[in-house]
Amino acid sequence: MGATKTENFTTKQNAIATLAKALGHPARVAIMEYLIKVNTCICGDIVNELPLAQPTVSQHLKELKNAGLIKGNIEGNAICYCIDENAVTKLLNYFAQISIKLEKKKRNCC
Amino acid sequence: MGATKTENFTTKQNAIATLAKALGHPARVAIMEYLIKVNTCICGDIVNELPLAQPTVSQHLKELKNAGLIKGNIEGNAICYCIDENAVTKLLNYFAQISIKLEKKKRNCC
DNA sequence: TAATAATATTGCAATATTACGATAAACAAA
DNA sequence: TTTGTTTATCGTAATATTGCAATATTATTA
Repeated sequence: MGATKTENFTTKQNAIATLAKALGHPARVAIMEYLIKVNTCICGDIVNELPLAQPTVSQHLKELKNAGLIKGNIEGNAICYCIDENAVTKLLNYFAQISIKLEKKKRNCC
Repeated sequence: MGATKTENFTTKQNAIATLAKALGHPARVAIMEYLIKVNTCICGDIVNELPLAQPTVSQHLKELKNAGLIKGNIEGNAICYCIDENAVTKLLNYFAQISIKLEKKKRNCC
């Protein structure tokens, strides 16, 4: 035990969970927000922007990349990271869909 | 080490991370989707809808509730769970805001 | 009251995450 | 080539999560 039983859920459910999980840490939320703020990929100073050691930041970046939330390209001895708008769109659409469904129905409880 | 350094991030960043983390597991995504589908709070059969044992489901429900994504009321010997629309709205707004910011700026990289 | 039904809690094993020091790798510049 | 800069990886300790059997709790019903 201890491992998530991904095989018992739908691909879509797993996809949303993966994206959400990646954002399930304040450091990774902060990284996303910083990438939006600077609006460029030459982000060689992410480490200085976060209250974490360099290896930890590197690890968080890796997780964001694995989840598909950011894209990274090697650029000289610096790395060029930026947000993958596609992933943000997926999340936006998902919650919009939920919102619509919730609003459509008169909820008669709680 | 091993514990998230929440104190070094903003309240808002932690709030988003908490909500996202709660959805960072396919079982909890499935629970949310089931609650939307049935559109009622008399949800005494959630356990039967999931490929997990009863204690595990109960634990996931607890986490969703702690994160504020669902509300629960005791109703006889059953529990009445339903989605907290407020939380969904928070997430929707957050990603909408990001989307707007990304679109506003012509991205010149990646 | 006793039996039944539904959900919660406890306890524990397996696994995953978080964080960072040490070190490696890759490149630019001296 | 050596030095400095930047990011990645390794190794490891601390902590958290996942999952479930066993058990407890709570309320309904017989």
